[in-house]
Order: sequence, then structure tokens, then C-alpha cells
Amino acid sequence: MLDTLDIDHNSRGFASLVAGLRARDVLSDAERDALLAACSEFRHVRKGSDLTSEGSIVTVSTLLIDGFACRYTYVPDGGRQITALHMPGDFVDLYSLPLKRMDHSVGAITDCRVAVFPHAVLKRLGEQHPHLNRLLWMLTLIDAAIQRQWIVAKGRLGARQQLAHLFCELYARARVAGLVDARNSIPLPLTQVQLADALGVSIVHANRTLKALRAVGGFEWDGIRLTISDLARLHAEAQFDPVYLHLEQLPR
Amino acid sequence: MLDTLDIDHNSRGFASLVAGLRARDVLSDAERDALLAACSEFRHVRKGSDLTSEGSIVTVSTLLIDGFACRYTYVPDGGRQITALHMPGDFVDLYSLPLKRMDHSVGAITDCRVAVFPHAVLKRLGEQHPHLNRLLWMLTLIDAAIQRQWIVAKGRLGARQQLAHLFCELYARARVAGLVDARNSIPLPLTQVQLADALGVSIVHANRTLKALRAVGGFEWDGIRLTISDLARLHAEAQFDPVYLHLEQLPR
DNA sequence: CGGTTAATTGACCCACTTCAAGCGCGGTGG
DNA sequence: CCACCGCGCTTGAAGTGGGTCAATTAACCG
Repeated sequence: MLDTLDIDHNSRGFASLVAGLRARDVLSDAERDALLAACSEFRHVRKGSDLTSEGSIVTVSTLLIDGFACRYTYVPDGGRQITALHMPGDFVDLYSLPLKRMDHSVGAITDCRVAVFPHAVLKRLGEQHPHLNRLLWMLTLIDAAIQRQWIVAKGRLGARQQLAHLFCELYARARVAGLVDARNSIPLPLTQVQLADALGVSIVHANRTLKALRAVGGFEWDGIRLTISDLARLHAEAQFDPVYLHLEQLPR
Repeated sequence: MLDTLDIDHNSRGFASLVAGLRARDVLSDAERDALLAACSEFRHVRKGSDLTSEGSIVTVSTLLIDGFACRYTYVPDGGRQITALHMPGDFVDLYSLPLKRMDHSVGAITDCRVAVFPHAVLKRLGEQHPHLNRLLWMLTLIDAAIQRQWIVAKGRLGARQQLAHLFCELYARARVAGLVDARNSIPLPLTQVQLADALGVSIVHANRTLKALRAVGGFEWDGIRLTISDLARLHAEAQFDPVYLHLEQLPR
């Protein structure tokens, strides 16, 4: 399942991570170098297998370099709920640094290349660079803020609006990560089953919701890439307000 | 709205906070004293007013000493979604330390007594006590883990099970905080409107869901206190698994 | 060209919503 | 002291969003 690869500090995921931090605070080149140096190795994870598994005590955190991943939890009576979608530049399990034990799994939606950061190194890094430590903390809290929005969307929005909100969120995050291409499209390699698990609806209803949102328009999605043609329309449909992504430079 | 009070380090909320930390890792007396010394003042917040408000940049974090509070977000079309319930011993807005700007509000459900911790002091504290800093980080991530469970419950459970899950969660948290009394009851001073906002259902349905769960049995709730008579039954109903609360002593 | 996985659609059912009304209780003013 | 009011709780009836079961089509793969 896991192949070890050479470390390449010019990889897409590293650039996205740094871009994400610099969208929120000043990050010196020295801090950036110190952070990237904490990576011990690259690995490949095959589509369908787990980056980290529920119940285990982990000793490393994982930065997604290439590919798509998701956090998910199975509930005993059969269903699966996806609680987060991850794109390159996301630290998919940074919260395991203070938490240690995984209370859910992270799975690879596509073949993934990931960068591994040992907790021991990150811990030392945080003690030597308090500001960098606060930035890592911040990343985990932005993650939490996104989850809060998922609660709000699931609780108070219809499925069509909820789907529009998800698209708006992914587009906003992809833009920060520098993943938007010239045709205004972002990677979104999901099946409708996975989409249904993320929205918390049945597969049948996910399909119908998608059909309904396509009727609203403003985007195209082929299961691989999401292309935005009318962002304002999607924002209006979703009542999307990006403050929760904390996209402003503040001294943290 | 806000009255300044004398600081009392023997208050219920402080004891609950320390108990919560010691349930998850070793906390030396020196660390405990350093943490409590970071509190600059006590305040009163009246029922119905906000501890902190969405959109503002805050410079202090707030520990709930007495009373009940909730995080909530309004969605433009009228509804309100509660995303967390807070009891004494909870740091209701600790995540504002790295985040600065509030992306939602925290409201007082009852009259509350709170302890104020200036960010400047917490920041210095974290730099001088890296272990304490990781413990605070951990607290914010346990908060996030609870939110993840809310997503799972809302997405994959029916309303009756979701309510049972909420009761299980609150009871488990109250036990850690030392808030369970001799009759096995915990404070839960909510109206059914607030319960509905937390579950993400209509008021009418919250009422019917409560009726249905009462038929299952195992608890009593009068809108002020929740008394548990058959925890196993509630756990079974909710398919409750407390791992996500991270109630094990591990070196963080 | 068969086998498998993903997308799509129809039919029917149930969970939950909305609208509406009634009840119980504490608080207030006459 | 009582009449009234407002809030929270409760219930009924009818509508709808989303679930389940089931079948068909489309795309991919060996």
C-alpha cells in the first residue's frame, strides 16, 4: 500500500500549504524552511485505502501533496458519513498531534502522494518557533470552523443549498491553495456515492439534488473537475459567506 | 450587561477545567497554577446576551464558571443553528486565540459567571509552557471532535437517536467535569426551542422527538436538569461510543 | 462481449415541516 | 384578588423533502 518516495520541496502540496498560511499571516522564509524541513518522507497511498485509521495512536501527521482524501466515520447501522474533504495542501490529520488517538479514519479518494511529518519533529518545531506553532494550531481550527459550517448547512439548509455551499467552500479553498486553473475549474474527483456520504443524504437523493442544482446553473461538474461559470449565482443559492475560512492576514 | 467580580480560584468552573485536563494527561500543580493565574477577571453575563459576537476581533478567551452557554449561527433566511452547548469548565472561545476573528457568536443560555483570559497572557503562557500549550490546543480539538460527531449524528441518525446521542454526550462531559450529583443528574437548562436549534429540527418536531425518546426511557428531563436512570439504554439508542471525547491519559 | 461499477429514473413511504389551535403557568397591572 | 398577557409546551392535520426499493442505462475493463 505504501511506497516511500523522494522528498521534493517544490511539490504542489507544499506550495499550497505555504500559500494557505500566507493568506492568513506573515510567514517568514526561515519559518517556511523550518516547517518543510520537518517532513521526513513522501509516500504513496492507493485509492480506497486509508491514510490513517480510526482507533490507532498515530505518531506522524500527513500533508496531502497530490490527490483527494476524506475524513469519514461509519455508524454501526451501516451508513458512512464523510466529515471533511481534503485537497492538496491540507494537513489531513494535524489534529492528531495533540490528540494522539484517531477517533475516525482518513481515506484516499484517489491515488495520493503525501508528505509525512513525525510528531516528535513537529513538537520540537513548535517549541522552537512559537509563532509557527500558533499557525499550525490555526490550521486545525480553520478545519473545525469548516465543520461548524457543515453542521449549519445540514441543519438549516435544504439539500440543494447544502450542495451549493459545499461547491462554494471547495472553490474558495482551492483558490487559496492555487488550484484553480485557467478555465476556472478545480479538481473534484468524487463519485455520487461519496458526494451523498458527504451531504448526509441517500445516493438517490444526491443524484436528484445534483440534477436540481444543475438546473439552477452556474457550474459544471463531470465527477472529476468542477468548473465555475457563475460564482455569484452559487453564492446566492448557498447563502455563502466566506468569513469562516479566515482569509485575512492577521498577526496570530 | 457585564459586571466585574472578584477572582475565586476555588470556583466550580476552574475545578472542572482542571479535572478535564487531568482526565487526558498529567497536569502538574505548577502548570495548573500558571494556567489559573492567566485569568485576569471574573464577569457576569446576563441570560440572553452574548459572551462574544460574530464578526468581532477578540483579545480575550472565556472560561465558563457557572451557567450554560451555546455557540450559534444565524442563517439569513431566518433559522438559527446551535453548534455547541457549553457547561462550567468549558473554554467557550479558546479557538479565538489563534483565529482572532469570531465567525459566529456565543450566547448565554442562563445567567453566567465567566473567567476572562487575555490572549496576550495566554500567548506568553504557551511559549513558556509548551506542554500547557499543547493541552490548550487539545481542548480546542476535542471541541472539534464533538462537532464532527454532531455532523455524523445529524447526517446518519434519526432525530430520536440524535437526541439520545446529545444526552449521552452531555452526561459524559458533565461526569468528567464533576457536575453529576448524587441522584445522577446534570444541569441542562434548555427550552425546547433551544433544543430544536441544537438538533437542527423544527420546534414541533423537537417536542415530538422528546416525547418519543421519553417512551424509550432511561432518563428524565424537566428543562432544568437531566437525570439518567438507565445510561445503557440511552447508549444503545444513540449507538454512543465515547472515544471521540478522548477520555484517556496520554502524554500530549 | 460479458461483468462490474456509476449514474439515472420511477413509485411509494415515512420523517419532518408548516400552519394552526389550545393549554398551563408565572408575572403584571388594575 | 383577579383578569389578562406572554411564553413555553403540546397536539392535530396536511404538505413536502428525502428515504427505500427496484429497474434501466451508461461507461469502463478485461
